[in-house]
Amino acid sequence: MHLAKQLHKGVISMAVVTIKDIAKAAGVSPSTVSRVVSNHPRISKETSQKVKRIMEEMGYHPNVMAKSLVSKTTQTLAIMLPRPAEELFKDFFFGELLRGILAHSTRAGYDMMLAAATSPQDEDDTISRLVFGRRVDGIILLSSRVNDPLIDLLNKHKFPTVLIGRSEGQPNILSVDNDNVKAAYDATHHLIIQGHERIGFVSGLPNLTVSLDRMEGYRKAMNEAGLPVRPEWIVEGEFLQHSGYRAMSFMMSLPERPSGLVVIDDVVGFGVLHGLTEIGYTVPEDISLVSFNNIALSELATPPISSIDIGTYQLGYTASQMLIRCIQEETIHQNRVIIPHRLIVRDSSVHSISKRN
Amino acid sequence: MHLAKQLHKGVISMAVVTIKDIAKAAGVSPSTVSRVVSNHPRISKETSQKVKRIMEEMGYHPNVMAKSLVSKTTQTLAIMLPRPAEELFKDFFFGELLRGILAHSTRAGYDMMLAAATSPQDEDDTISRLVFGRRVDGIILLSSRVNDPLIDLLNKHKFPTVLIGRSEGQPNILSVDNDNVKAAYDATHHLIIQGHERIGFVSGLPNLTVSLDRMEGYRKAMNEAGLPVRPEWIVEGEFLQHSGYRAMSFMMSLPERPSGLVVIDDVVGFGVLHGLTEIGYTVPEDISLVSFNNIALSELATPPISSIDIGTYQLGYTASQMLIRCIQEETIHQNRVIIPHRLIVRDSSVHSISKRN
DNA sequence: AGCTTGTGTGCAAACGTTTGTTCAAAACTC
DNA sequence: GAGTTTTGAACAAACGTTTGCACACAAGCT
Repeated sequence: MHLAKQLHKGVISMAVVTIKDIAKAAGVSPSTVSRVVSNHPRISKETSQKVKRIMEEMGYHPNVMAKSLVSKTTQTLAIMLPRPAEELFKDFFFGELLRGILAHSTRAGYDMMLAAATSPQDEDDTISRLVFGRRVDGIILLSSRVNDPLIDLLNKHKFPTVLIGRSEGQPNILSVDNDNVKAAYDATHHLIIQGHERIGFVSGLPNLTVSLDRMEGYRKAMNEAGLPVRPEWIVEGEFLQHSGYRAMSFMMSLPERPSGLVVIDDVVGFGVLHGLTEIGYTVPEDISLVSFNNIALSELATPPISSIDIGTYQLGYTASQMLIRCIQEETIHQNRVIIPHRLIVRDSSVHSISKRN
Repeated sequence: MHLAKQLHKGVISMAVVTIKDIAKAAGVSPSTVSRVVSNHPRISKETSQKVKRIMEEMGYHPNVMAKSLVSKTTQTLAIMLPRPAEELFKDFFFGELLRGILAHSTRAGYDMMLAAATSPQDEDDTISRLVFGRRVDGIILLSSRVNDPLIDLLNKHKFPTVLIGRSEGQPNILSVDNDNVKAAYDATHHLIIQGHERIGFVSGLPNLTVSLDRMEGYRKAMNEAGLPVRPEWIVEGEFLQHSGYRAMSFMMSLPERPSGLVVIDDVVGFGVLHGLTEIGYTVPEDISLVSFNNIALSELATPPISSIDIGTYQLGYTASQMLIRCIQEETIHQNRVIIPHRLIVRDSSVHSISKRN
């Protein structure tokens, strides 16, 4: 009996029972136990049942590390957060994305790591540890910076990677994204058909592809409508509420103010809206507003904010799907998947009575 | 030279260089290389430098799994999400908490796993895999359910665990929390000194300790002030906006309506506020509002919502600190750490002009 | 010069699995 | 009933590390 040994060790730490202990107790070899665990076809019914019973009795749990070491697979993915991650955490968008990612990865039997880096050096170290240290089987990249060295690196090593967003340099990398150009076009166009001619754009940081794409869509809509785009009507900032506030202050101080604003993110939109109200403007009568992401609170703003729903959950879910397919070497039909968006019109952009769609 | 071998393998998959390859190339034993990596004192300057140079040249990255297998430590923690995790992801609270946890754990050199379970069975499997499968060194529990079997289990096995919240059954487990009784007392008291006598409480699910604690604080403040607590003034729900909306609808339909509401969470508060406005009530004139968590958007509501700031980031940061101390077997001064809260008074609960503190 | 202490390195066992190979016995062939 | 196939299980090597022990050599004591 091994109970003595176990009990003794149990006093100090957890009694750890291995495949060998089970083998000895069952009177079989370790390999047989291993094959029982993995449901190998050439194990007899009786042996299997006996071993399983003993595993149950002794409380056996396979050691994941040992298994990974030989199988060279960890059943684990990592989400690499952009740097800095501050903004992300402060946005509903992230939670919803995470929800989508986890929903699928959990279902598929993968564990998820969350990797945050503070400095570029730190980022390299983290990647080295996770990827080259064989700790994860695949990576979801959340950073859609314009020239992200990480993307190049992972791509070069052919490491399973899915980018949420778009890469300038590596168009062939697996990615899931919205058609942000079209989305911004739609948002802008919506304001245009409401009769606005002076429309501003509150953007995010200029080194993010999402900022560039949405800017492009905004410009395109304006150009097509023959409306002027004033440089001072475009303000960059972060994905934070006070960026919105600041942008709003600036634009409202201009001699020629926009009467409509396209805002890169709902949280920023909240900042804009709050600022406008504070100064005494009325939305949508004085200034109309459309923003992106359609976070849950957008419809609870006063007035409710019109927003482009980008299918955030879907974005995450699909990213996980693509990554796991890639890892399991299933055929992937498209390198780049576009999640459809749709404009949710609310009071912040419509004067009339017929606003609820 | 090993280059041939490496290049050959490199065509198919990544060239993987181990400690043995380095050893051979440097003309030393694997143990020496290992000791160089871990900065063992008894390694000569020259050997160390030579080995390090070769590691650099050949692109060596230690295999984390192999290391974990022998060292019995993974430098990884897990956050166990409550089940279901839906609500959590939809609340700003979570992002901020995560931010705090990651800030510390990253600094301390630990990786973080995010574990979500869908069913109780699934939850057990996940715990088995992570804890007994030796995949993580410690766990942060986010579920503060009243009788959580998970807490018992982890506690019984003396597995390093920190609970964010409070456990009824296991008062001695490591935990970090707010004084939610006092917090709710403060929120309620604030409404009382504003002159309110009919005060309602919009609660969360009744199987969460946080709901119970805040309820208790609310009751205590009412009792002390000699004010009646009507059963119909207490409504339970989830941490979701529409729970707030529903609770509001119900209370406003009562013959004797409360004039002040204490709301368990800001997101729920948003729902309440939106509903009230929709029906035509004015906040704070008709109904005053105080809620909890002080998420970033609270101050951007119309009117801005008074909220109890519970130090969410601090909560996460401290949890990580305690857990890592526990793992590293440092002395822990207190099993239970209370993060101070403070009431942020905003327009939703103050009639007068002197509202900005 | 002999003895002790200190320094730098290698050997080999261990960590807990998986899996290719081997082999005996049982179950089929005709 | 001899030959062939199938079945069930054991052996042992491998995965990439760490680490206690041994040992050679250098340096420091009388």
